Amino acid sequence: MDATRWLDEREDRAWRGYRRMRRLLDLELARELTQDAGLSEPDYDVLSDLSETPEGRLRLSELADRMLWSRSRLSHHLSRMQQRGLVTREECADDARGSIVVLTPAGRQAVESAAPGHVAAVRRHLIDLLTPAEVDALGELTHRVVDRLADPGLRATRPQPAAEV
Amino acid sequence: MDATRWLDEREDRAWRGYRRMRRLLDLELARELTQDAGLSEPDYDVLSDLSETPEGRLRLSELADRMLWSRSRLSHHLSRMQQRGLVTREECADDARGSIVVLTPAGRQAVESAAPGHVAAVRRHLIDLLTPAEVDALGELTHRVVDRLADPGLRATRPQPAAEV
DNA sequence: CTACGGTCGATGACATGTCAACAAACCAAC
DNA sequence: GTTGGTTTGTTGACATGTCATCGACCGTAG
Repeated sequence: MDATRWLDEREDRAWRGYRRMRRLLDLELARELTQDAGLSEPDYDVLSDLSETPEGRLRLSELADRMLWSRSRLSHHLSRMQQRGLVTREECADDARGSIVVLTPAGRQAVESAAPGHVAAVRRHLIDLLTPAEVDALGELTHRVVDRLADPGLRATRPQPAAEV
Repeated sequence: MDATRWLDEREDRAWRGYRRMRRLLDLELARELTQDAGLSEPDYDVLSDLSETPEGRLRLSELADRMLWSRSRLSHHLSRMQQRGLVTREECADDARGSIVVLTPAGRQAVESAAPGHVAAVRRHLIDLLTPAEVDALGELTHRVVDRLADPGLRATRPQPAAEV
């Protein structure tokens, strides 16, 4: 019974624009990051999140949650980064299962020298192309969408197959 | 000389929000697509672009350009989709190097039955959460960014290592 | 204490994406 | 028409991401 509500012209423009921007921005930022700093975007994200903590150390699961990565993916990626000397793993004192990811001096060096260029690229290709009002709107709108997606309770009305108490 | 212009609070909010939305939206859309239609996002994109042409056929390179994929990636992906009977390859009449990607009946069937659910998901998780003004703003802003990135000429002032010519 | 269900992180098998190299075919200049 | 440089699509090697599974460990209920 449901005649699909397709996207009208404006909605379509927004959706296509979003996807295209997503792709192009990614390619360009990754390209510059590799060229200028020898890091991939995932590398940078790991290092960046780590460096935001005072000690440069985070529980693996905590880091995974922040990054919205699976523990498995993070574990694999850390192994590679460990090979390159960017991070180390230490045992967790209060939970013997746990593992703590630690930024090495080389790792900190790597983010710190990559960061200015990366921020500049983000500005050049995105932020500085927007009006202040657009920046605010983008912040507002993305957070609204994120809050919905992050909270399974709010995840809203999708035709349910069946009710369960 | 260049004290890095870090992102201020609002800019940071927008940038983080964007990346978080990007990730969560992707996960959720991919999840629903797989569950409801047995297709990955890349699968859907290929089929969708093909189905937008009258004949459901496109030159491989043309398709790759539209999708912003490398020919290599597309070629690999098509081989897998071909295995599953979603597309076929045909020889190109006017260019013997060329290869034409053709939507099979099963392929068309797959997109057509996946599309309504997918559009609904896009609405539920993004479009319908925005005001009409926000939809317009998003369309406007993304296209501005895309135009810059797509046109190497406009790609603007990055500190050049040296002048040529 | 110990038994049990859950969490943590690592791992291997596999799916997917990237990159460089290649053969074939095109095309423009001679 | 032949040469030389370019474009096209495929391929294999490799990097990365996903998924299921596992052993180790945690916490709690009995």
